[in-house]
Amino acid sequence: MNLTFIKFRHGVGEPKRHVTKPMPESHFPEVRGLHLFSQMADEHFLSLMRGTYVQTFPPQIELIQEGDPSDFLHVVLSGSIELFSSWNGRETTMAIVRPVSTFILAATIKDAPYLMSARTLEKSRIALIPSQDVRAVFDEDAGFARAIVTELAQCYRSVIKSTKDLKLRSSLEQLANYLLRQQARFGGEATFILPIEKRRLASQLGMTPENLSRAFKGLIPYGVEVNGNSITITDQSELARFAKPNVLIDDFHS
Amino acid sequence: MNLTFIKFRHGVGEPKRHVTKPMPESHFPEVRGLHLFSQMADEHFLSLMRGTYVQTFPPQIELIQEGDPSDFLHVVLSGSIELFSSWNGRETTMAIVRPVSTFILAATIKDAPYLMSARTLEKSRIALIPSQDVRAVFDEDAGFARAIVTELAQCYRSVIKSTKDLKLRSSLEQLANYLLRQQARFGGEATFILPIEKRRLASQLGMTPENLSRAFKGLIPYGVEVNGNSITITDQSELARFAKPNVLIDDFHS
DNA sequence: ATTCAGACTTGATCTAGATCAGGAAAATCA
DNA sequence: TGATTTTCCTGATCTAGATCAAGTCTGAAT
Repeated sequence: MNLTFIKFRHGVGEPKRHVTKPMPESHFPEVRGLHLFSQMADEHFLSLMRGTYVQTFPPQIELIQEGDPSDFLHVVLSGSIELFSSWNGRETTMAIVRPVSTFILAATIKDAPYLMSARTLEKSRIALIPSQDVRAVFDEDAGFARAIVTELAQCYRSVIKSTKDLKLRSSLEQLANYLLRQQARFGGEATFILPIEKRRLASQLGMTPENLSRAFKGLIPYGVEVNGNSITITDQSELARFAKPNVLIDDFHS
Repeated sequence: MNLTFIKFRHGVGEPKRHVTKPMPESHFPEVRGLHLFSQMADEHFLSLMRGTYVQTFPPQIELIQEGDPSDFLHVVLSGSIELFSSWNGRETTMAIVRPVSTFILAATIKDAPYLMSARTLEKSRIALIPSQDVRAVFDEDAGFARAIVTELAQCYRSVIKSTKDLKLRSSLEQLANYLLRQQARFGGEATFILPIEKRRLASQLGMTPENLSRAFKGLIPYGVEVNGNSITITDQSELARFAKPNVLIDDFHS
């Protein structure tokens, strides 16, 4: 496993809270459309939104530090967020969160400290819903409760899948499957753009940037062409034959 | 990562279902005492129990195969269960489940296929609650809903912790922390018994049995004595100084 | 444009941990 | 009780991937 030492930290120094603005009604439909909020009663939704704030953050801002109390449920409205963890001077990327979805739901539910830190990767708009409101409405609204539990089960299954990926596959196999997943996500076109920097992808796959670079070269025989952050898969079936994708690991929707 | 090929399989061949017996009322208090069932209305509990079966299984029986539809929520009443996953001829231990707790809750909730297989490690008594009953009662009983979501959040956080363990620590560090956790679990005595076979521990920690053996030797300088499955920690503080245990990884209760 | 910092690559090494090959000890079974 | 199986240990290799040390390239700032 890659035990990279942290060589630099981004956007740190000032843990000063950005001034947040109450959520404007214009954003309501966007949040309401989230699976998590679509099945609840209007009055409960509005009561949740009353306490909710929305803020746009610049890139590389640390929104959450692991160990902090979980005061807010976060919803990514735009941009992208990296969840990461540190121990003993090492750091690893745990996941990348994209719109529109929540993060650190489990900590909110349990009223327990965050297990992961979060930073913006790009300019991102985040809705912050007070955790205690979430817990209160959970007890009142069965539709919301159902949605929460489904979302949480989904999150759980995603982590299990990535653990399987990590423990059962070599880094070359992990990368191959990652590329197939991304390709599917972008409509199955032969060419697509990597949605994150390679060094973060490396951390996510549990390897060093150097080795990711070599892994890309290792996939050339299977029809993978790399040009900066543009990937072309010239021989889908050949790559799939090598990668052996599996619904119980790679299907991130069930 | 350890990509062990499966050399043999236990208790397989016959996927014949063991005949299950309806749950006797004498077991009700035991299940009722579970955090998951303690807060629900009596009538809902009884209605759940009506459809519940209890069965004692011999060791090395495969209860669940990954990919199967999730028909039952399982509760371990006694014994112990190994959750494991396979891909491309490799196998890895994902977790060990001990009484009294549930497993594959997420699959039950989502009505999705199991992501992990399960086998008994020893003679084990299991309660099987029909998944659709669980989902039905969830919608009726707020106390049960609350308990489910808490349990699920707990499971999620446990997997996150073990992922951090896996990605951020060397195998020696993982083993050291594992030993400290076990010691705490058994009341903090200097000497305790490993609750599972070493080869399974190896798989859980993502390494080969050979390397686990060497890892134990590597911990001798930090005051770890091994005698079969009996472990003695002669210098707790020295071991802890090396292991650097962390509440955000090693505290399995929050 | 020029400079500069950070991202990425490439090659040369190093190392943690896997694999292979025995053998000892323990558990299971006849 | 001895025979057989399985776990566990130990040493000798091997290898995937980390680390180290230059590079090049890119994109933003002056």
